[in-house]
Amino acid sequence: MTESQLDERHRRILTFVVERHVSRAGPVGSQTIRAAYHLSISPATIRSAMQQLEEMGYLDHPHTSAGRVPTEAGFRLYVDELMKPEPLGSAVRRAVNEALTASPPEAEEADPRVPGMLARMARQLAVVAVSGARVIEGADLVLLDDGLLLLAWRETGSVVATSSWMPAGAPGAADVRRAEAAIRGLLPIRSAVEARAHAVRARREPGAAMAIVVEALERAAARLESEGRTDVRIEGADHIASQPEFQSPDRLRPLVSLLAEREPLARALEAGAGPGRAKVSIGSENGPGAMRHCSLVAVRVEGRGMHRFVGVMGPVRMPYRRIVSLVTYVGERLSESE
Amino acid sequence: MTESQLDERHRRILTFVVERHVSRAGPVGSQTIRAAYHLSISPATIRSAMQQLEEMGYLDHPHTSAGRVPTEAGFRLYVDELMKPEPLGSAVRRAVNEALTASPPEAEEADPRVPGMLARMARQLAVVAVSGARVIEGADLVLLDDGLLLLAWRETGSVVATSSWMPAGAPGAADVRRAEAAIRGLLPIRSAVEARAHAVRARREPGAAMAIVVEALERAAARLESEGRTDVRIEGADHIASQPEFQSPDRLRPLVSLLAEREPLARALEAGAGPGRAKVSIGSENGPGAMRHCSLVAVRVEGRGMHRFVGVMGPVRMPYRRIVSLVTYVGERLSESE
DNA sequence: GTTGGCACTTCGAAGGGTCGAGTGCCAAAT
DNA sequence: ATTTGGCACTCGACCCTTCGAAGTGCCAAC
Repeated sequence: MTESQLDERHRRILTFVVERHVSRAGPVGSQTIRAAYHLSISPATIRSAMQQLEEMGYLDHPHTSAGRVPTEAGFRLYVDELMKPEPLGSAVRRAVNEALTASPPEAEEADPRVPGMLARMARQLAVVAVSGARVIEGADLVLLDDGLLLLAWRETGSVVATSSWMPAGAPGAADVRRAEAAIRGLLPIRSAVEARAHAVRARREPGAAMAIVVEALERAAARLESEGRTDVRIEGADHIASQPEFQSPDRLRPLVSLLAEREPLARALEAGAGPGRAKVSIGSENGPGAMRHCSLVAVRVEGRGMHRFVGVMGPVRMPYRRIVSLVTYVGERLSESE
Repeated sequence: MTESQLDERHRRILTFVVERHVSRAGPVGSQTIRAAYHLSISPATIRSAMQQLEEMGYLDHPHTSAGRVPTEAGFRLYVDELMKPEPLGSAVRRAVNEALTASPPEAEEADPRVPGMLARMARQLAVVAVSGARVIEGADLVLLDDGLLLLAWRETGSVVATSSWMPAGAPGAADVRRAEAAIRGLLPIRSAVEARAHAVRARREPGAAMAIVVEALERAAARLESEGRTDVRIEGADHIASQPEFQSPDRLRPLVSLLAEREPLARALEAGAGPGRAKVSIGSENGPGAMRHCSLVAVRVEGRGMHRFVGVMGPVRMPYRRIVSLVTYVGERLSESE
């Protein structure tokens, strides 16, 4: 093949192979494609076109004489250029909106209304995560009525995180007020490193108030730097586990670890999501791990001072058209209902 | 078999079958047992003893002419009466203690130090969860410096939970103080139902303070009744997924859902754990779901006003001796380090 | 109650034959 | 120069058979 540009026939064939492969699983042969064209060209012609698509890296075949299967590059081309966005039916929109009328979540909690609904509508695994913007902009220290000290800090926007502990040596209300003032003097705190630096400096100064400041800064730092803090909810795992590509134990096993640990999935979700239209990450684009055989359709929802992530995970052979529209719509509704 | 009491030979044979089956997976035959006895009795005798154990329900065999396999009842008897506790080596104890020197977790957060260490030591899946005691005993309302209202409440012991929101109509400090006093007047609140009942009554009364009280009670109720709130951490899922009993997709698939959802596992953990020595729940004792083919060795750690749960999950064919000692020890250290 | 002996059962791996789907390629047609 | 029909070929899936290994069940003898 000399010209790298695809002509119309190639595009149509690739589109058909992808969509047929998605809906039926398994390779697609020239006969099947011919039927789709309604007798306009012959199987031999199609075969030669497919050979060219294979040379270009968009198709593959498992062995001589199975049909063709899209490669990751083929899916990528399909997603980027070939597929048309699918208009959502009013029934789907209604179902999404209804699910979102339930009471919204606490700040910094993954939205519990979304994953179940999304998993059901997408017939895929759905995942939702939040992560705060991680700049401390406000802080309050409260002495609770039994001597426990509660630190509440506000991150960008109005995400509130808290930590409480029993301070050594029963400090008085004046100490707490002094400590609070001292902490506020350090704001904003932009990173765990910064918080720890402040803590080291505060440690050198004497007094009950300063002891509180040190403890507060260290707790804030620990929370800021812990990656494992993002709240993640997963639902519909049965959908992905019952896909044909995950029938072999060797494929299914990594999935068990992936979903049990959550962190890798959450990270892929955060990496693969952008604001606005849902973004697609196909197979090995998700990295070398267990997600190599999965695709992710994800969106980031901004608002309330935090990043909220909504995604759908499935096999690489995923109905991207439908899922992209669906996830995009859910993202829109979520940021509107803000 | 007329007498239901097991004689010494039966006990020794059952013990051996269990332990051999655990270490090698797969049925145990009379030849193998004879080797373990060092030629003292003949295979034929062993066979007849095993036939009796089978009649009693402790052994099973997959088909004529495979060896014997313990039934759940067989494992139960082994765990309750046959196995001797395994003394832990000093290396193991040192490893456990070292892992626990890292900084302890926040209140109401599953201990992040434990699951990784336990999974590695047990060579099984490890799970850790917390759940507060769920009686509200104290409450504080704080107006943060940007108008956000923070509700901090204390459950039994000193678990602190918080919720924050932007109150309608910018209430003043006096309103907040009145609301706080009103809420404190209702304490202790023992359930979500109780909180909601208070909210309904408060709604009838006018005033900015009462609006705050209503919102606070409803938020507390929502948190009290949500079962999904328990923090759960799972590690070492690869261990259980690579066990021979989970090689078939039909066995592995339910495991994917179980670990992705977490709730069923958390509930089984809470149900199967007691204080002190680790308790064992074998197979279908865990209920009818996906955990039917798993065993759980779990302990509950009391202290800091919450229940902490530590457990190990594996196939029914699990080295109970070692795992029970290990989990018990981890539980002890965890409650001592309190 | 215990033992040796022996026929029997069952599983699982290995081998081999057939079938269907689909390709690759060539020479002829447009 | 592209398209087409024709045809040999390839590969996996399925089914059947065979064969050996492991281990039992039972009986008669000790």
